[in-house]
Amino acid sequence: MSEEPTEELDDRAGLADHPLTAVRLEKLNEFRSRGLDPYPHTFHRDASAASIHESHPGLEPGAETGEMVTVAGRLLNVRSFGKLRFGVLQDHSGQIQLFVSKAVLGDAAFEIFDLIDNGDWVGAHGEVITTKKGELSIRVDRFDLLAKSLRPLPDKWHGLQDQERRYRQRYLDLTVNEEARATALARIATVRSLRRSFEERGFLEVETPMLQVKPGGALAKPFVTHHKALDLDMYLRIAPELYLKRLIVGGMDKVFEINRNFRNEGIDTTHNPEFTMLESYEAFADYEDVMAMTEQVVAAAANDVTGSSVVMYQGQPVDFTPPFRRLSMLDAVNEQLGLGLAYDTSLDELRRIAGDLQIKVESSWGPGKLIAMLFEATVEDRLWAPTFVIDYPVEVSPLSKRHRTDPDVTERFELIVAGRELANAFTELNDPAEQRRRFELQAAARAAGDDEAHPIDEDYVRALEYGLPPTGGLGIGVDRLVMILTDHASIREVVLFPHLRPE
RNA sequence: GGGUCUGUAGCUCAAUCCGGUAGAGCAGCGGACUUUUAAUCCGUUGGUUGUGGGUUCGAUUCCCACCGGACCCA
Repeated sequence: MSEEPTEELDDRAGLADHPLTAVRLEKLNEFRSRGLDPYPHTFHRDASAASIHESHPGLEPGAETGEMVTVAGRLLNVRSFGKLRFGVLQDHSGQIQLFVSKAVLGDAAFEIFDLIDNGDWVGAHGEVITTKKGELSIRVDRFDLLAKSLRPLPDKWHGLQDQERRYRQRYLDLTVNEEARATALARIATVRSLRRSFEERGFLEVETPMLQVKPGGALAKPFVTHHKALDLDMYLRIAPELYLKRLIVGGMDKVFEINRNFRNEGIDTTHNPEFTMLESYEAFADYEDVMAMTEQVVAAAANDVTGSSVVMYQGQPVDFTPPFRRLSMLDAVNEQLGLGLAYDTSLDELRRIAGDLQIKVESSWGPGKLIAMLFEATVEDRLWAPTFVIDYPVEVSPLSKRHRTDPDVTERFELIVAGRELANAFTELNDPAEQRRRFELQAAARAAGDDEAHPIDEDYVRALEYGLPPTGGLGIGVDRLVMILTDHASIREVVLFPHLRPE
């Protein structure tokens, strides 16, 4: 790519037509007319706002440290006093005041400084001092415009309030809203904590296909795309599960992956079409082992991100201190409804109870699906403290191993926190014959119109035929964990670029 | 898919209930000022009230449709 210097701005955006942007364009042109480059290629700094604050604590007013620093960031909130200027330089680490004096800079440079607007990117060099009022500052003796902001930033005091713009133009949100920066950093800290927990336990981080021919590993509608050279419909993955278990077949004892899943479903406060999942698989472990690990990993994340294992969420405490409560799905439903249901309760009875609860029952549902729906409708959103709901019906768990003593259920748990599913895990089904039967049941449901039913994956069954050792698997919804750790009710607050309708 | 709310200056918000051609603060622009911290003071510019229709002498306001957004329900 070659790029000619743009002497005349190509103003298709109409910047010259609005007074607030026109004046910035004029200053840009004034810069150029003085032979200065408003968009230089590079700038070398040797300090950050935070590093300067850290290395100069508690200085007296009027102090001169003799230390020279070079910093770079956005210039905000310039205050003008005759032959003095104060401004705030904001970089990734925080803010440091710039003290700009005509006496230090000289007339010519001081005049050029006034061509810089709030929001411009600036590099500055000078001595670390404190002002008469004691504010740690850089007494600027040299500065460079690093990039012009041709558009004015949102209000310096109120920030950017409009939610739609906060999501569509996250760069503005991050620039002016401290809260947005804190949330972004908390998300990064969460992922770092999770990654460290798994690495400490000897798990290997792997990458598996995002483009899949069989969208398996979960019950959900996929996004469809097309591979031209192969003339083949492909799907963005709804889960990495089946590939990760293939790696266990291949002898990689402990693996995990943190990355995006895609589900072609509605968008609301807890669902983004692409979301981040952590999945892990451990050979020779069962769901009890996974439960014990899960509560440790989640509690560690809470501590790493918030400094406490008790987190305030939407005004109520959530205590992540292990061990978490364990509760079977059937007991949970019976406890809530005051009934004595079982997996051999008649379909008529279960349908009647579900109907009474305004659940739209489908004729294909067996007792397991009905009880799972009763659970979702009556119990799930009431579980606030971290709770392992265990022993899910076989019918809704096509990839889970049957319970060792109760043939109606599988060795599966979901971790429910604040009424939402935070994790899903099971002792993996590793009997290829049973896996094939489960897939065939799913295929029947699919043929009956259930487009979220699991497709048959022949190669996955073939892999099981080579032998999947006993394995415990886990999926953690990273976005939802971040929501709880940052006290946000909407997933859009914890995803940097959430999906909205295009402008 | 259904319901409720919402869109006004670059930003944050008034005026809308009860129709009479939109105000403020900040930002911007001009001026004063060598120690500010949302600086202060004086002056000043800035609006197709989301879009399109309808009712009306007159619509930001009432009605309809559409385009976005928020929340609740399914």
